[in-house]
Amino acid sequence: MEFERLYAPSLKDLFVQQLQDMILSGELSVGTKLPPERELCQQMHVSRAVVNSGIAELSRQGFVEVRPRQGNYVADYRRNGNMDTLMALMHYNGGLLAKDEIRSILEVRWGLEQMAISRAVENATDKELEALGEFVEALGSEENPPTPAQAAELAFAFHHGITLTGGNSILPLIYSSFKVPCTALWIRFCRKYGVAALYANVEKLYRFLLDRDAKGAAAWTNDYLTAAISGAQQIYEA
Amino acid sequence: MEFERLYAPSLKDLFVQQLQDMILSGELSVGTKLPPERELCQQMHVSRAVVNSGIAELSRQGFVEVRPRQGNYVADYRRNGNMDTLMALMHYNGGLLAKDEIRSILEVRWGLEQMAISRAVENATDKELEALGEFVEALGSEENPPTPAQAAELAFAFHHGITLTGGNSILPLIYSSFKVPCTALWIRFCRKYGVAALYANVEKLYRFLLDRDAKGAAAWTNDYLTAAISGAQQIYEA
DNA sequence: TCCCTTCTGTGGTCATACCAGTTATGATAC
DNA sequence: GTATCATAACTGGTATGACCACAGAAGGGA
Repeated sequence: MEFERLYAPSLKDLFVQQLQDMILSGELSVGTKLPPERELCQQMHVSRAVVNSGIAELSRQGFVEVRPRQGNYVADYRRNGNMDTLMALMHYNGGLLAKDEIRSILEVRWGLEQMAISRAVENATDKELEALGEFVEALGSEENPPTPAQAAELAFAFHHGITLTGGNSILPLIYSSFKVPCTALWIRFCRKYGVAALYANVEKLYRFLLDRDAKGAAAWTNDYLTAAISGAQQIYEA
Repeated sequence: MEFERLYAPSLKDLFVQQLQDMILSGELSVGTKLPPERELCQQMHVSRAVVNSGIAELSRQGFVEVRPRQGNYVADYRRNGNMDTLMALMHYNGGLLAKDEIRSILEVRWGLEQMAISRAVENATDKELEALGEFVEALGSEENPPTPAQAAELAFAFHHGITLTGGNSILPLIYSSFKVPCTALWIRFCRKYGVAALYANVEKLYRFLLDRDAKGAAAWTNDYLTAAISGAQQIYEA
């Protein structure tokens, strides 16, 4: 038996979600002026602090443009969005993503991963590789076989660890931003093909790293993610 | 005469900045437990809402780990940081970045740019390319020659526009996140080599796009960013 | 010695009140 | 009749204090 952690959504969360729904569903179109905060308070029966901080969050996520002392407007999140927008799109629909977005994420991962691995092969110390090995080991453990959620965490820790070893200080920060969508995909993958399949993939990549085989690692990552991109639909529909 | 826009920092901003300073300078080391919020209020003579929302922001930026009902701890932002951390690091020291970080950013841009251009060459419609051309034109305008700041904006709009045409919905979101550091670098570039140099670079890339020359564009981007990476130190010290 | 209850401290949240800048209005001078 | 300027209303920004729920420590009973 496995129970999911419960989150009690706050009024602010509910407010944000409601406006996200209305914007993403098209009920509020880009450029529309929202009612004054005080009016929203009355209609929704909450305090202005809730509305104000909620609007601030929507602004961070690129859904709303705040013009102080003039009003709040629905923004073009496709054009002016940022990583936070992506996170919000993720959580919308309960963590599911459209096929198109899965493909997009995998493509970006493809680019980042190629860079991370080539740098890691060059720069990683033996000690760092050893530390990465522990994640691989835990992932393949037969004594304490990880659940899909744990396996996804470990796989992410492994890949994230690779970015940490390359000597590029920005790469891990970007990769971290992808944690939610990546683990969500890996969990789906494990549910369909089993944790062992994920372990096999990770272990293979780890071998290339140990052998300092940049070409092999790049080629394999290329094949793997290319396959994943074309197979994303199946994983998504699983 | 050019005047900078004025920002009146709020108490929350000041609070966040003070803690960032203490963390980034090493005065507060990773793992340290912060005093309770109520205590911070008294010492700093502000309300708890200021402290609480400030801590929330620091938490988003990866500098502080909030454990509800237990306390706030200084987090390992190098390891667990995200894009917001990068933004915060940027603003720290007045928008300057360390040499190492400039190189890191350019490397990542190198990866993203390669992807964006190859996709744009394949998928961009003529109409979209035409819209991109307007940015190039404005950048090279002799009637209204742009200031370095305006030129950087235009260059960013151009590159961002490229990511919008490729059919990958995530790429523009990531690219947007890089707006601040990228424009900062371009401004420095313009101050040193002139706006015309930036225009020449952008115009050349635009030609490759119009010719649908993926290979040429990729090669040129590679050369250009490789040179920029090795030349970053000079730009930085300019 | 162990377990259960109670209390204290913590961050989470909220409603209210005040502040500053923008905009619309209307009076006034010409 | 028109232009100008002072004023008021409206909007988002911010600060304050209070209450809530939960974690963890302290204390009492078996």
